Order: sequence, then structure tokens, then C-alpha cells
Amino acid sequence: MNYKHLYYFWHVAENGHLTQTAQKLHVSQSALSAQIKQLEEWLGTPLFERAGRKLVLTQAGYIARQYADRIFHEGENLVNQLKQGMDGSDLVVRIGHASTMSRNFVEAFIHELVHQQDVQYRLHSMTPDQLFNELADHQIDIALANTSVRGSVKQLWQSRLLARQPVSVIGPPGRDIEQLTDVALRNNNWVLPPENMPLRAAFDMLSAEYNWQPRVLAEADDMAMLRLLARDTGALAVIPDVVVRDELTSAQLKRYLTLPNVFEHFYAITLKRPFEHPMVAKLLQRFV
Amino acid sequence: MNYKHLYYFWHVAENGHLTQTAQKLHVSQSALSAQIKQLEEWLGTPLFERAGRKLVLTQAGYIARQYADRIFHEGENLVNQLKQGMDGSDLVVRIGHASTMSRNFVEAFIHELVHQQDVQYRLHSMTPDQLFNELADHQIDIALANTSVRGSVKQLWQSRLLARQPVSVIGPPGRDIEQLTDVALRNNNWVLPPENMPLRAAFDMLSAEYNWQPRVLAEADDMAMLRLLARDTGALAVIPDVVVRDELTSAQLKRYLTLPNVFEHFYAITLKRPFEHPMVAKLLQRFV
DNA sequence: AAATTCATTCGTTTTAAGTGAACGGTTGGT
DNA sequence: ACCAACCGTTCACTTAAAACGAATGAATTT
Repeated sequence: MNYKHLYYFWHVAENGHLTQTAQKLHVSQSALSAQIKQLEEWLGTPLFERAGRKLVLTQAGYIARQYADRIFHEGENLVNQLKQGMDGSDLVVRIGHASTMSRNFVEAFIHELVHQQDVQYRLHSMTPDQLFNELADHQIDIALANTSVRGSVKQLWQSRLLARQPVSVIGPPGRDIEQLTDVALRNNNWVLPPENMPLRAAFDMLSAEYNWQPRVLAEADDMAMLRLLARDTGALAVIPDVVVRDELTSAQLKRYLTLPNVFEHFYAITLKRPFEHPMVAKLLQRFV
Repeated sequence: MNYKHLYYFWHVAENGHLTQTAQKLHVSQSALSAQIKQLEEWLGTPLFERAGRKLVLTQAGYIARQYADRIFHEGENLVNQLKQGMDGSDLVVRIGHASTMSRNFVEAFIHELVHQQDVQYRLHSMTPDQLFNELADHQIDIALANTSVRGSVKQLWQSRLLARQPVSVIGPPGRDIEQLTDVALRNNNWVLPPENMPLRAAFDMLSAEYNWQPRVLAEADDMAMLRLLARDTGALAVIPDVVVRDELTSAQLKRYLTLPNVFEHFYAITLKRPFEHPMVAKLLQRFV
């Protein structure tokens, strides 16, 4: 995959004209044309339809542009973050959180940092394993996770329960579902939180464990929206029970399974240090 | 930003050893070393710390790797999706909606997507500011809001009026209310939108006309919240009908008066692009 | 202390990207 | 309807970037 080609394609898809784009990028038309053609050859699919002297995005082109949007947006963020402000004048709080965790919860947790002067915080998303590794390596000051500390060297770490919440598979009544192994699970559409959300990650792990993939009808990060989708699409949904409490009470929806081991336990884990990080201490004092 | 450099860096950061990575990527050590050095120069910050003959990620390097992870995963997904034929792949529509908006309306808007084959949609709830930011950043394809575009850079955005929903005085059944002059209006608690909303202004003008002031029990700008308050407080509420559609149908709530010439406006806002998203176009063509 | 491992540096070669002029179909104006 | 302007593609060629391999030197290992 040649990202230079993709970059060119992205710009052309952005403003529609090849010549204009060439000027903006300070390259010749011919170069652009050639590079995009190479990308198309490599992908094995045309990205533009040559309708007369106009370029029209193909279906593949639309998809490619969506990916390119995300890719180059990330790239811009990267340089923005690194090109400025790597100097350590501020107090830096480095927070690691399990990638399976609720961002909302993390945000609520760090909320008071937002209005703190002279404090920089860095959030790192990672697996539970990494979390412990980086804690041990002093790469992060505090870890937010949905699993507690297990194992032998417990005395090295300090773990605090911050909050908890249950999550279920919920859908219209009358489905033949009693276990995670039931075939009915596979034959359903699903309404899920997006992939950057904890519930989804947990659910994906479960379905992967039983060797199948959900047929995703819709994704939404908003709980009120999830509630409506669960109610009206006839699909199965993965949501915390409390979100559809009314529908469960009125039997509009039914809770089929409460996901095992997906209790949303939220822990804060720190390394036992002789001198604790001042901001970390402040963050945790609410939860003593 | 040279993505080839970043790609090399990513692989080296992945397994730690430069030589091994060089073999895996079928390039020489020297090439790798040079390319990474160029990346560091361009970013203005070292990504690796040369501790002896070991490479250790710096803080900047750690951040860079997280971005690289996302970037190249997206890239892999892109080729996976495009290389194996276009037939099975879903087209993704990313929809942002103001968190204060009626979920029923949003759902009605996307309703035909639900039964569309090969289309996935993602719904994101956010503030109006975020809405415009994410549009500008290509994070979403279309924004649904109850305010239009104002300000200078109007030509970048395309705003469409989707609907004008009537606004009513709605409350529990059994009240003796038929006109705006009825005394019963005065003797009730009220649930209202906040004063910065047009609905509220319109309502305030009406009540002022008849020389009384509502006894305000609660104010909320979020339609989902207003809906709950209207349903559960026993107060009268000023809300668009669509918000409590279900409760009106089930006679849990009753519409007493429809405010004359007062409407809640729903807009769809898109970025002006030369190539429009095909599903977005389809969604909007009903509202031309 | 010698051997080994591993990243860096340097001069050279190879490959990829870029250029500009020519080509040919499309569009829009009078 | 015709011609000029427009615009993307193609081709032969130039330039710049990336890759190579041997040499270097510092850090482990034995």
C-alpha cells in the first residue's frame, strides 16, 4: 500500500479537479494522473470513473475516500501533537486506560484535570497486559481498567474500585435465545456500540470466542439512540440494562443474556511509589 | 508527512529490533535507519532513545506509535475491503446529530437506511460545535441539527431544511384545557425549553400576550430529557409533537394546544463536496 | 580480551516520482 | 454548429528519493 498514492487520490477526491489539485500540491497533472492510476492498479479496482473530462468517484472510490479521511486526519493529529509542546514545563499526568473501557467514564474521571492550570494529561489506550507493563515501566502514572489486579506481586500495585455496571444482550421478545451458543444469535442483525467503545470490544471478544461475527446493522455511541434502535429495528442490541429499563419493564424488549464477565467494573490501578504523583492523588481522593 | 517513513518506524517500534525489522521488510538496516532518522528530523523530535545498542521508544515515539497503529490499521482495512471485490462490502454512512434533538426524528430520517441492503450507518450524538468540527474533519458525512448555519463561511456548508415540526402544549390526560385563555394553564407546573431556544421565546410571547407567567418546574434543552420530564412529572410541557409521538399514541400524554406559527426546525448540514456520498444524496433527495 | 551483535555512516546504484510537450475527447460560447 | 478553451491521459526524459553493501564503532556476550 503506497500512502503517497492514497494521499494524492485523497486530495483529488476532495476538490474534484485533477488540474487544480495538481497546482495545489505543486506537481504536474501527469504525475498525479500516473500516481492515481498506479493506486487503482494496485487495488485492482478503479477509483474514478472517467466520464468525459470529468472524474466521478466510483463506489470503491467513496469507500477509499472514507478511509483516507480517517487516515490522513490521524496523520495531521500526529504531527500537530508532536511538532509542538514536547517540552516538559507542565506537570504531565500519563493515564493509561483499557481500550475496552468507557471513554465517558474515563472522561468523567479526568474531568477535574480539564480545568486545572499547568497540567497536561495524556491518555493512552491499550490492552490490560500492556497496562500493567507500562505501569511497571513507569510509562504511565495511573491505569484505568475493567479488571482488577490478579497474580502474585499484588503488593506492588494498588487497585481501587471506582464504579460498576451490567451489560446485556437485549432484543424483541420471542426469540429463541438462552445461551451464547444458540444459533439464533448468528441469524440476527445487531445494533452495537461503535468499535471504539468498551461494550463493543467486550462483545466482539465474546462472539469471537464462539467463532462467529455479528451481522452489524447499525452502530451508535449515544445510549438514547441505541435504545431506539434496539426497540425499533428488531435487531439484537448490546447495551447496559439501565438504558432500556422502561422497555424491559413493559416487555417491549427482553433481556436474553447478561454478558458473562462483562460487568463494567472500573478500577484505578497505581504503582505503589514512595512519592505519589500529586495530580494522581488528587484524582483518586474522591474514591477513598 | 512521509507515510513511508512512518510505516518503517511503526514496524521498528513494533518489534524493537531494527535488524530484524529490516529483514522482515526486505530492506537493509541502513535504509531503515536513514528513513527513521528523516522522520525524526521532520517531526523535530526523537522517536527512539539510543540506549547503547538498544532502541527504546521515547514518549514522543510512544505517541507516534499509537497514531501509526490507527493509521495503518485503517490502511489494512481499506485494502482488505477493496481488494476482495466490491459486492459484499457495506457502504458506511456516518451521521452526527445534535444531542438535544428528538431521537424519534433522527430515527425517522434514517428510517429507510434500516431496510437498505449493504449499508451500515453510525450515529454520533454531540454538541452543535462538535457537529461542525466533525463535518469539517470528515469524521461524519452528514449532520442533523435544530439550528441552521450562520456566520461567514456559509459557502463551505450546505444546509437543508428537512422539516418543520409543530409545537404543542402537552400534558397528562384529563386537564380542562382548550384555549390559550383557559385558566387551567395558569394553575399548572410547566416543563419548558430554556430561554435561549426559539420555542421558549415563542411560548413566552404567547403567555405574555395573555398576561400570565408559567410556573416553571423544569427546563431542559435535550429533547429526550424533555420527553421524560413531560411523561413523569405530571406538568404541562411545550415540546414538538414528534418528541412524544409514542406517548401521544398510547394516550399516556395528551396534546391540548398546538402553538400557532411556532415550529421546531430540523436541518441537515453537509460539507460542500464535489462528490457527494451516494447514500447521503439518497437520504436528502426526499427533501429537495 | 576477543568475538559477536546491532545501529549508524558513507559512497554508489537502482528505482520511483516528477516534468513538459503532445494528444484527444468534452464543454461552452458566439 | 464550429472553434477555442479546457482537462485528463500518454510518452520520452530528467531528477530526486530510496536501497544497497561495505565500513565503522559502541555495547554485550563468552
